[in-house]
Amino acid sequence: MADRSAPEGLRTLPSWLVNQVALLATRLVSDELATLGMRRYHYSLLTALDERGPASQADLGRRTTIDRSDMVATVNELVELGFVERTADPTDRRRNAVSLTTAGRRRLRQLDRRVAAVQDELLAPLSASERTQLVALLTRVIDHRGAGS
Amino acid sequence: MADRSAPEGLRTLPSWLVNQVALLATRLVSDELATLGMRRYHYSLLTALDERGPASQADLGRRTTIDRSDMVATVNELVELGFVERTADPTDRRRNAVSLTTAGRRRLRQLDRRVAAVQDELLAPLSASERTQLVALLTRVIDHRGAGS
DNA sequence: CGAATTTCAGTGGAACTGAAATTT
DNA sequence: CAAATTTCAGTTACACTGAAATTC
Repeated sequence: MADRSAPEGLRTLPSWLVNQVALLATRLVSDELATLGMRRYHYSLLTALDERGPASQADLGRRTTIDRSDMVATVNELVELGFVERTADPTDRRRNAVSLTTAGRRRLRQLDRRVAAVQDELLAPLSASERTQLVALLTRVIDHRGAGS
Repeated sequence: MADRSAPEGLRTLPSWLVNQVALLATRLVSDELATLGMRRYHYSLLTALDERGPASQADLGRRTTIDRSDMVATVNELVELGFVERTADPTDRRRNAVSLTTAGRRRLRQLDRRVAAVQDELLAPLSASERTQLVALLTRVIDHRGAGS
């Protein structure tokens, strides 16, 4: 029975820790989404469209931190699945106007429920106020870069 | 001037948040290590060896969560760089005994300093006690899986 | 003109799988 | 025999770059 626990030098290193948690979170979410044949980029994109309405691919990329290049493929896939539409933007012919279909909105509701359940599983060891704390701390780390720095 | 901020549905989603922070952390650490021609797996492995002494590759994999397959390549690279040695384990001929060289120990000290500086940069927006809190919360999430469940 | 958008082609680190060969 | 270890050969999602074509 070999020692399975990580060395202190890693266990206490914030960048390593946050990566391990992210890895766990990604596994849980990806596995759940995979049961419906979807990936995380799909979920992010559907969420962005649902909340803020139709947008260009460049704009969606800024909102979701999905690269312009991956955005092309992601929209392609969601169009193929019938969850979004890609139409020409009449006011700016460089842009595509990407919008949710009814099926897309319905699928998103379904995903929301499942993803929420996964969050609960991920954060099972934490109390409600600890979860809030964790989210607040992570948010401050993210907001610092992007706004400031 | 397009909207750069992520939708609430993502901004408040723990799995998304922790992934964004991990992404930032990875960029900072990787960029720093890259200035010395090294990657995160190298640092993890050197740390594990320094703290707990020589070990087989399988054992090192368990300690660092590096896959057995990637471990082969990682050890190869560190041997090539002169930072670790791979010798046959006399007590079990299936195993390699991987150990730190003097140069490896010296390099690790150098990396430790730089990686510590990066943690400070990553957690700049948080106070000392908030950093401790964050580490504690993340640790509990990690420890839950692996020990329990 | 410069700047923005979309698209394509490709890279790279990380995480992972399956299977073979060896040894315990 | 089953189990563990090392190694090789591959895959996948994700993050990212460079460059072309188009349009503002």
